[in-house]
Amino acid sequence: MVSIKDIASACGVSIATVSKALNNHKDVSEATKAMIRETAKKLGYLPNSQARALKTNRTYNLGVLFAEQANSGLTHSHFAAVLNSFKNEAESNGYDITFISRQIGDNKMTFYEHCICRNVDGVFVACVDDFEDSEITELLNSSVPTVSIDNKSPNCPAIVSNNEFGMKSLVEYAYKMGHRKIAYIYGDTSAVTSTRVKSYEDTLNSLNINVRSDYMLQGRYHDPITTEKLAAQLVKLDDPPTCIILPDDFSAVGAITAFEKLNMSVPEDISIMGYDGIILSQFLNPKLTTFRQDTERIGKEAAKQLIALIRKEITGNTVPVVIDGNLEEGSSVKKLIDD
Amino acid sequence: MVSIKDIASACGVSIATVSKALNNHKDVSEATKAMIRETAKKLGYLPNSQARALKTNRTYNLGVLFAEQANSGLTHSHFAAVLNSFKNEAESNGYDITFISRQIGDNKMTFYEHCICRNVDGVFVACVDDFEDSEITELLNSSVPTVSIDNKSPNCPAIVSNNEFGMKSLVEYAYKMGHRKIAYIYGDTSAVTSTRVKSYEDTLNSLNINVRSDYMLQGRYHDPITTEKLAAQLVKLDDPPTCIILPDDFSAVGAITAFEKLNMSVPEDISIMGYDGIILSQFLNPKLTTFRQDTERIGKEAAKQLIALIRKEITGNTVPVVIDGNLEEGSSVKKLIDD
DNA sequence: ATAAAGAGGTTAAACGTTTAATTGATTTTT
DNA sequence: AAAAATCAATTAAACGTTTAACCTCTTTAT
Repeated sequence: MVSIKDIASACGVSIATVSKALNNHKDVSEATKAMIRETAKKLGYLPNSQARALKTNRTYNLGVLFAEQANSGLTHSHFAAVLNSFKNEAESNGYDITFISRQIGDNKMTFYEHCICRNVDGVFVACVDDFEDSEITELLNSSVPTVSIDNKSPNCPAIVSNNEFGMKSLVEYAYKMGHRKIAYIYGDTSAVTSTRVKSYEDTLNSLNINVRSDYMLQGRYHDPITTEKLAAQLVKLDDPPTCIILPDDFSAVGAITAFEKLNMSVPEDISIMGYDGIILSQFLNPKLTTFRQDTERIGKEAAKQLIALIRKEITGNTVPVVIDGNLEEGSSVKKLIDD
Repeated sequence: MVSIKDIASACGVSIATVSKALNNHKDVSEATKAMIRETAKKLGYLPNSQARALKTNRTYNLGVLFAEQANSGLTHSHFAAVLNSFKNEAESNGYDITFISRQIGDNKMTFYEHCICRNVDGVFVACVDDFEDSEITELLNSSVPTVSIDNKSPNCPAIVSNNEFGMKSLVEYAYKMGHRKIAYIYGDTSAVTSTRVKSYEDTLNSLNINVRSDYMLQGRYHDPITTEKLAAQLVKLDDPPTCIILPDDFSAVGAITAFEKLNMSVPEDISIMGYDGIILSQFLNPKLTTFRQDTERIGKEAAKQLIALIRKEITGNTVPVVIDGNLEEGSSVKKLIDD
């Protein structure tokens, strides 16, 4: 490969001059700059990002962390959409994206160590099962600039989808449609889940509906199988709910399966609602009523915050950026009253 | 950050010894190795991948190219699944994955230049609109180890989904169900498309059915809107087809929309088939009959081939690795005859 | 006329590694 | 006992950049 050295000898100047010319420093004459740039182009020069990074400690590379058991993060519609938006914003700012794993070559390491090794300028914690995991906290508490979504941690800007509003919207919609027995199968233990659960309870209270513990079941995100079991369990109660809120849209598939097996139809016999607003939700039968998260803005905002943090335009102690979403009305909720 | 130098002084040896010890060379005594490894751990040493790459010309980093107009590659279920599988295989071999863009910092560049700049060990051309694009050919013809899917190029191993078999399976299935008027809305011009078109024609011929040009319309992949128009056009023919093969599953959504607007129902009034076998296809109403591509194997095989190419265990002039798929029977094709 | 400032360079060190060449001590071979 | 081989370490150069410090020559200010 042609290096700065080749340009220097071709032009009869020192390598320092070449470097400065290519980086457009002021202490090189315009004439020299022009000549250097021209021969650089002619020789097909391309800067070596490793060498540059070694000196400058800037890689223009952002780490992305998808840490979930199943190793299938990219196939989750919701996270894929967030990542796609993040990627677009990052790239148009000159940053590349590298996935953070637990290994480089033959060296096994933690996520944090991986970031240090690769010298990423910052990292986007995009999708993790468990924010309490020691490898995740090691990273979040480190000096590596980090943003996460749906989790606030000291010194890390956070992008949070408005889960309080989302759940409120769903519950109120069900109420408006005449439902009073509204159950909720919630997902894995996490900040998101507690926010949604709290909002579910608060909203019910504000509507003067008793919160019933038999209507609240812990399930799992993105897991139709688990959801199927729990949904079946709910409708078999002596006093079953008329509407069930599911952990997410993909899990809703499980609920539908459960009801099919029980010969119940949605929304005639039972109403359901999802969460996320992934593409799939619009094509379920019936079309799923769900709360659509604005993945486009979540990803974009995450990139913006991370880049600002790297540039030290902001500190990590900002208040979380809240991204609203909207209720997507389908036909999976039956109208029980006339107005 | 703690470097090899710090370990050297802590241990009272030269940096060369440290380097050799950590890389497990034979000319360092076991005792010294043990001591060095221990203090390395104690000091929290982490190798600097840039510095190492600068010397060794190995980055353990693979580029991934998603080059499509819409910049939405990650949200295509099919490609997301392939990438996810590629990523898992690559990572378990110690390779990181970085997306190839057209920019690093403020420097704009071509995809090829990006690869050189970043010094990726190889690149996976995962999703491109147009293999004839000059930036793509520049990359494919370069010395950068490259594998692509669904496109054979000299010196690059290729992973190809068995499109011939896939289309044959679909057409023969329709035939078996009694259809004789089988139309095909095919996707953007590409090797994949021509293979499928040829197989469509060959299979019809082998079944003694005339290939009709009015039953063959060029559409676009992953584009329900375009498909919607073309599907409507087909059923309005004087002698309309009874079954339509669509470019892919996602586009099938467009066809369904078109027929709804025309008050036609699938499969009663018109039969349809998709291609890909994405998750969505199973939840369309009715469940879509489609040819499922084995994304898991495609991605994994791509990673294996690329790594083998990098290690020079194979050359780029191998015959394409063909990955079979299977017909996924739904209920979107009406049975026209009794057997 | 002389000092100060500025313009346009060069030199050399540094970033953190790897590795070829070398050295000195110990062991083996003959 | 000398020569050869082996072992375990060191020295120094190199990878391709950036950048602080320095130098020389003009230009400007006094």
